[in-house]
Amino acid sequence: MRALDTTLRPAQNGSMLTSVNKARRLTPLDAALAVLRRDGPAHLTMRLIAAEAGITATALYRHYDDKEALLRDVVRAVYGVFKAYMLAEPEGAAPSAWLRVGISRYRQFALDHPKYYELLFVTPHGIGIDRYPTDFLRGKSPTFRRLADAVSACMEAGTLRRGVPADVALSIFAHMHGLVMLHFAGRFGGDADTFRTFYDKSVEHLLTGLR
Amino acid sequence: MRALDTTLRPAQNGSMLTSVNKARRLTPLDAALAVLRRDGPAHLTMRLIAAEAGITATALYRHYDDKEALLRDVVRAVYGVFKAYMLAEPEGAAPSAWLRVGISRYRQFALDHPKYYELLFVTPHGIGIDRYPTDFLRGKSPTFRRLADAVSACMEAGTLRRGVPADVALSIFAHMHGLVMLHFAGRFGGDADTFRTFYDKSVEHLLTGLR
DNA sequence: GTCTATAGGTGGATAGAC
DNA sequence: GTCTATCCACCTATAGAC
Repeated sequence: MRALDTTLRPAQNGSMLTSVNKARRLTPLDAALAVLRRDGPAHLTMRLIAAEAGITATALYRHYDDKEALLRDVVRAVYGVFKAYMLAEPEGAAPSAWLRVGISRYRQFALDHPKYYELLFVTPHGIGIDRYPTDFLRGKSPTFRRLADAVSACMEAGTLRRGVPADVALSIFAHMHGLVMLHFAGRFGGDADTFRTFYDKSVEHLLTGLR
Repeated sequence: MRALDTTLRPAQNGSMLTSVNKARRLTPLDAALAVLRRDGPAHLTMRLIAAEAGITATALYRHYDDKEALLRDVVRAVYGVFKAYMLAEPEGAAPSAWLRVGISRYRQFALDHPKYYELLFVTPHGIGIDRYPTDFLRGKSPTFRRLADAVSACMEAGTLRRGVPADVALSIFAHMHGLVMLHFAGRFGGDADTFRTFYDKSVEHLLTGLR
């Protein structure tokens, strides 16, 4: 089926968003992503998605067996965006610097795509088959592994005290997630700059304790 | 150290649970709390609450103008339980030890009352008038103030580096919250002991960085 | 593939009898 | 205060025409 978010990627097998200005209809997946970005996970209904795609809700069932199938695709696409943030190679940075790159990219993903973040890490979308965020938390996802690898590299380089990389990565993840939740709750007045500053300082405190 | 909700508190203005065995009906508030504990915030519906109270949904409207009014009472009661955890005086501990007491009590509240925690800190119950958790996060609630005071005392005592107490308290709160979310997401296999151990160790790392 | 019509579920709320 | 009956809104999903 259709993988990664079509909005951030070069054209591939007929995505409607990359075609010319003909005001063509969005695919159900692209429509769902648009609804998600605008209204959040709670409003991800067949009716709204269909309206966004310019068709009726029933027509969606020609493309997907049921809502869960569509949601599975949505989660897959959103996770693809998250991966693009977390797995991109840092430009020539030393391995031990990857950790900080990962930490700030995590923050940036939350700022750039708050509703995507909500879907992945807040909303309990009981999608059985999808592996996010469960496997991310269990340390089996490539994104979490990358974070743990960065922690490991820091331990090798001596910039982090030796310990269990996965545990330390989990500690860092909990801290980042908690900070993002605070931001979403409006603690920083919804101001991205204030959040950014506090986030960086707060994480720095944790890293100091891990040194 | 189990503390109070209306089910454990001494009788007050007619709570039904504290009366004798007559199998009397629960008040709407007690019924709502029971539903919340058993089914979680998402299932807090007028119908379910009414059923729990042994009446029909329409009868609830003799007690409350609408659902929001009832929810307001529920949030108030739940916050009361949270306060009982966070504000209880530690038994003769030095002021600088209050911080650790507060930190472990926060963890204990999450473990003892997961659905209450969800209602207070996860669910976006758009209750306009209630002051939780918004004001808690803004540093205007007595519970947050207690945490910030403990941080302040630690700075005085030299066990924490000097800084803005509210900011440091917020940092600690973010970390605690992130860890609780991890636990709720099943990261520790739902095992309370594993969670407790990881929580304490993780917070300790942060505190080390704040020293 | 898309439509209209419709079924069946779950919510929150009101009217009027008792 | 509590009931029955009912309305309205919104949701997922199906049947059958085009």
